[in-house]
Amino acid sequence: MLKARTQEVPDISKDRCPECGSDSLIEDYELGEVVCSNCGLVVKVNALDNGPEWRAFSAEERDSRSRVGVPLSFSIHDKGLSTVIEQVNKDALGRELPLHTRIEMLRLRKWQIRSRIHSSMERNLSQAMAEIDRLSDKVHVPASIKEEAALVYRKALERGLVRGRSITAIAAASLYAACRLTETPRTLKEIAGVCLAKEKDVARCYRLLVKELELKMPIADPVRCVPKIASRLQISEKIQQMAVEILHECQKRKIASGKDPMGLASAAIYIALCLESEKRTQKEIAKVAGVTEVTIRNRYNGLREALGLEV
DNA sequence: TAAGATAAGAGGGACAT
DNA sequence: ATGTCAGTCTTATCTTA
Repeated sequence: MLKARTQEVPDISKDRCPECGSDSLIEDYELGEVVCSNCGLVVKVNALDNGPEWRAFSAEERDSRSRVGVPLSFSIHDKGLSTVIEQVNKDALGRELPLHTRIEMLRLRKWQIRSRIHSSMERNLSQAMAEIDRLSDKVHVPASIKEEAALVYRKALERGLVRGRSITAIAAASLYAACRLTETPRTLKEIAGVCLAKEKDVARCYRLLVKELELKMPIADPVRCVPKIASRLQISEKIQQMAVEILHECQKRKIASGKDPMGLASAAIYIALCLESEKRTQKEIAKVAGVTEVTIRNRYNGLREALGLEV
């Protein structure tokens, strides 16, 4: 009946990245992950829950009756062909039904309608959860964030925000929201890039979620983007540290607001590289950071001016 | 070839009507 | 609700060193 989807647990016994084979695995200080510094793959997550998917979303539902619903068989056994209990108070021969039977029928009818609503929500959810699963896998986020995304999606569904919008787009938006909530550096572009919905739509849905669910997002911190870019370019710890300092300085001077954190981080890294005479092109950085060279240049000039650097 | 400059266009937030 | 405005980012093209 319940076929538990088992999560793929990468083999890390050899302490090598299963994706690129690199042995440069590093522990992420805050997220409790082991990340490959070469390709950025999250190799290991200290998650409590590696069990079947349907368990992963139970926390929020602990005290809700709806969690006792049967996930799949419920929506499969009846493909819209089920008997409908009509509101006719006569039996098959046209005789009046006794009162207690009528009340009984009313009750059954009520529950039939309820179960139908329930099952359509379940159908929607199981599709969405599968999508969130898939996306999480593609962008390498830990199970804890996947759960967070599932939670956001559930809220959205309960608030009727999914109606009229694509499940994929809302699922992707939920995942992005979960990343933002947990300050996990994943760009909207990355997430939209692995789903079928257009980036624009995902962005729209994301804003909708933030607004309607009153999510309180921590402000995106460019500092968190530094290791991400740096690891893709194999940039030394020292340069990263310099870039972080540059960013702290620019945050102090309030020139960071409203700017794309990836752009800021890229520019800071570029400046740090220049200061150390380690030549990397703007193009290279732009490519791995997912921004354009022009943006890097603009931030670069802004930072240079604000910090009074002559590079 | 890398970097800088410039222009046009998209999309969204703030604010007024 | 709709329109306008300033600001950001992107794409594209040309110039400079």
